[in-house]
Amino acid sequence: MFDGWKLLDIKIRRRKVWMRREFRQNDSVAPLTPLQNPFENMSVPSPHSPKQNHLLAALPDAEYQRLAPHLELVPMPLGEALYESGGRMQHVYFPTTSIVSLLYVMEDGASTEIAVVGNEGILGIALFMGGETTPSRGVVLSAGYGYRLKARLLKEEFSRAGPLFHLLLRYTQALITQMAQTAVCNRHHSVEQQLCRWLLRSLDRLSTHEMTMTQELIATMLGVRREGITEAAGNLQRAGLIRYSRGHITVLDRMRLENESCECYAVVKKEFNRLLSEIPKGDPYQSTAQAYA
Amino acid sequence: MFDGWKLLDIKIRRRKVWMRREFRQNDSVAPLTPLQNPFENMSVPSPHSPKQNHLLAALPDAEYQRLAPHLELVPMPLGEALYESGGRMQHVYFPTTSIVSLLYVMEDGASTEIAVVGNEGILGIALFMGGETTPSRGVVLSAGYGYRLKARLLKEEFSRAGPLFHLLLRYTQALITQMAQTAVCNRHHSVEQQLCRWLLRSLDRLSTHEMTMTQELIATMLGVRREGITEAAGNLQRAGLIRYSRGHITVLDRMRLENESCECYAVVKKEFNRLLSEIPKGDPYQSTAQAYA
DNA sequence: CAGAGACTGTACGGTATCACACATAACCGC
DNA sequence: GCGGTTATGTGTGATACCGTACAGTCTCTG
Repeated sequence: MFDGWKLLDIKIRRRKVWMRREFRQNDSVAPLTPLQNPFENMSVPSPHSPKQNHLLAALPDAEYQRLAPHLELVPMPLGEALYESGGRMQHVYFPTTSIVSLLYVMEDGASTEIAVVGNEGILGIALFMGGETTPSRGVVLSAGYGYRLKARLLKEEFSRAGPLFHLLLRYTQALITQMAQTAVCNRHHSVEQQLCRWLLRSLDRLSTHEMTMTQELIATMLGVRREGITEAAGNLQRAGLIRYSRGHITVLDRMRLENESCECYAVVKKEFNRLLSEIPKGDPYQSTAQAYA
Repeated sequence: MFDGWKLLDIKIRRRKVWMRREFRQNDSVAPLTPLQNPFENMSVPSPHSPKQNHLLAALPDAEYQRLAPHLELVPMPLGEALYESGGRMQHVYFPTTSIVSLLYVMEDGASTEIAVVGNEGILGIALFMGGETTPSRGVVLSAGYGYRLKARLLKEEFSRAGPLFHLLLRYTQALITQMAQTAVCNRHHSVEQQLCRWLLRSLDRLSTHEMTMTQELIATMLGVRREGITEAAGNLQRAGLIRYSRGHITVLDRMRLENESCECYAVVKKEFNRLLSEIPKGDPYQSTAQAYA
């Protein structure tokens, strides 16, 4: 009955194994990712900083200093469930190099990703919205790191109605937009268009043109069959937009990918920019001005 | 190009005419709606009260008295757009006897309803979330009344971080759940299941078993073809769950309708109850405890 | 290097929904 | 009652996606 859960769990176990191998590879070969290495890299002296998260980076010094001592760096391995549907959360998470997916899982096991959180956001909205829990599931989609903060401390800071308060509310509104657009996209657009949107959305949160995702994982996220992704990805590869092999996807031509994608990507991006434009350190969406031409 | 908009506008014009006729009918014949008559009825001395809205009713006396003088009763005719995508809002609305639909309209005119607001909620979340506008459109789906409040006054009261503040945040979270479930439902469930869900959701906000909706309107809301609704509604009618004719839909067997519906309805209902249970005056979802058996 | 596991490609029939066209039927205004 | 408008029913072919099955291929493990 709960095939989807089981499927996801299996997939996650698989992927965990796979990632360990990847890790070793990266030790011997020069890393392909030019800007940041999401894995611990001893040759670089502690590349981690809470300011890699755009929300934290946007805080004025006073607030940042107040929170900084309590921010705890945590690795986020692929497939880890940061919270379960209905579960009580102990922390909120500020991803830096990881990507987290908000999943809804149905009774029959079918699942759909309704939003994605990367270094532009925060995980655990329900804590400060007052509901404490949500019926969704937060799963790490791309391994990396993040900072976590005890629920009590976040609520304390939130109730000061200061900069963090306003930032979080605006971020929540941006998240609402993302979810609404997902709903529309699910109704009206083809699998191929959605794949483009999904790739772009992930790309924006990665500061690299490569990612490690199997077609099966993507299919679970989009709520479609794996074969559908195979076909769509095959088309994109034949057209020279992407290259992929066994869990590695490289985006070759981002601009054409944006053209192939449905408008949903641009709409959400625009809204994120509008709502969170006061964030100083690095616009989460930097390289695609032409999408609004 | 903008077929959908045009279509909707046409539909709205049609419906407005239609409603005028309905109005006259109701004057001569005894109204069929047992609990409330959504149209102005002179034989009942002013049946309107802000407390018909559950959010307002849930406010402690002090807050309610502070807001009450500024609440302005407004009629909400079918099809009226309370706000447009990207437009700046001057007021927030607390529906009492009306139902408002949050619509996303795509570039090509295709549209989808992402959430519904009735007497349990508020329209204009973006105002207190800090974004001021949203890319969605708020359209009156079922004529009736509501109270509106100047944007400035709402923000003032919100910034007091009192009961209204907490109520609004929780309501927002409930709305998020509704939207997320819509996204999932769009992906995984049949038109017939979604029609059931949609009918139930509307029913909960109407305090009657009758509503006035054409199949074409429903189709626009669900983002499917009108013929799809015709077929699904035909099935439900043959099975004896509903009866409909030319814009009138009567639910005959609510329990079976809930059985035919997908789980999405129950999930959202449960979450609304959980998040807004402190609301005293009448649970918006009262008659369906068996859904959780 | 053999085997197993993991990932991807392909194919085929089934089904739901779409797009379009048009017929029927209820209702209203006159 | 008549004619136009509005709402609904039906039919036909196209298409996208699903469900299932299975083959191929890459990669790690032993």
